Amino acid sequence: MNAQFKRGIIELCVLSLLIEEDMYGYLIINKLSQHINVNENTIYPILRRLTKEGYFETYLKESREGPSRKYYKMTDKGFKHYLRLRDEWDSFIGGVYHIINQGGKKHEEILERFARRTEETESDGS
Amino acid sequence: MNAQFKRGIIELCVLSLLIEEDMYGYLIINKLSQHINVNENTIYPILRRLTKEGYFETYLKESREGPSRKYYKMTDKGFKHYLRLRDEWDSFIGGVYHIINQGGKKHEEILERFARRTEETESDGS
DNA sequence: AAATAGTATTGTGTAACGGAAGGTAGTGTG
DNA sequence: CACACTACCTTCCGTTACACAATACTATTT
Repeated sequence: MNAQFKRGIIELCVLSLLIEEDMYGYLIINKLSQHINVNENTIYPILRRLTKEGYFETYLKESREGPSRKYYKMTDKGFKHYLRLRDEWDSFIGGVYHIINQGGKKHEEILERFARRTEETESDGS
Repeated sequence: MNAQFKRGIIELCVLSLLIEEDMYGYLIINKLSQHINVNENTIYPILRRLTKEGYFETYLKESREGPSRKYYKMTDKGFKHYLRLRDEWDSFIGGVYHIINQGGKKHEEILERFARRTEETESDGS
């Protein structure tokens, strides 16, 4: 998996989860892992950074299944940050879709195009 | 604009364009710029890197409007690379969509959810 | 001759993902 | 009791790729 893809997007994913409800790191990691491949060493630093920037507040809560959990709670500032980031993401992704699907073409058509070009090149003997 | 979003994706965009036809750097930059915000200093290094990795071949061609253009032509190896990257991208993005749209919920519902939570917190006086 | 547009390159700073390692707090088992 | 195991959190460091900045060359226009 291309690690580069994840840059910046994981932050948006974390923010998305915390809109719904307060969560602790370990749970966030598990939730994300159901859909994308994430690493704890990626998530914890993001949580700390976003907390430091005032997007989350934290509190400890005991658990019956292990050590105390550090819960993250989204602040209003965090919510605004989410809205901004989400906006940027949607518009960026819109642009990307346009490019990689060449304005609505089906993926198969695009693939065919390469095959056809290759044939042309081979038959013109250059 | 969050520069991090672009990581890795610009490479996919460049590859996508070159499936269709050979292009020179300056044109690629212009094409991409119609949809996303890109910087020449980002594109040229990508082109050089992908060439070095055998995904593109290059040739010079004179132009009437300025200096000679360096055209990039996708190789079979480059095409395979595209297919692989595109696959990874599609599956990664699928996961991301699931997370940020919380399994199909409309964006508005998600936003409402935060508003409701905020009210609850305010009225329970903690 | 100077300005402008077209075209390409290189150097450096910076942010964030991931591998590796380490650490604490509980639970369970023999 | 000792040990293993899971739940949970942290720090360090390498690597990768985007962006700012600066440079440079060619051709056209003024």
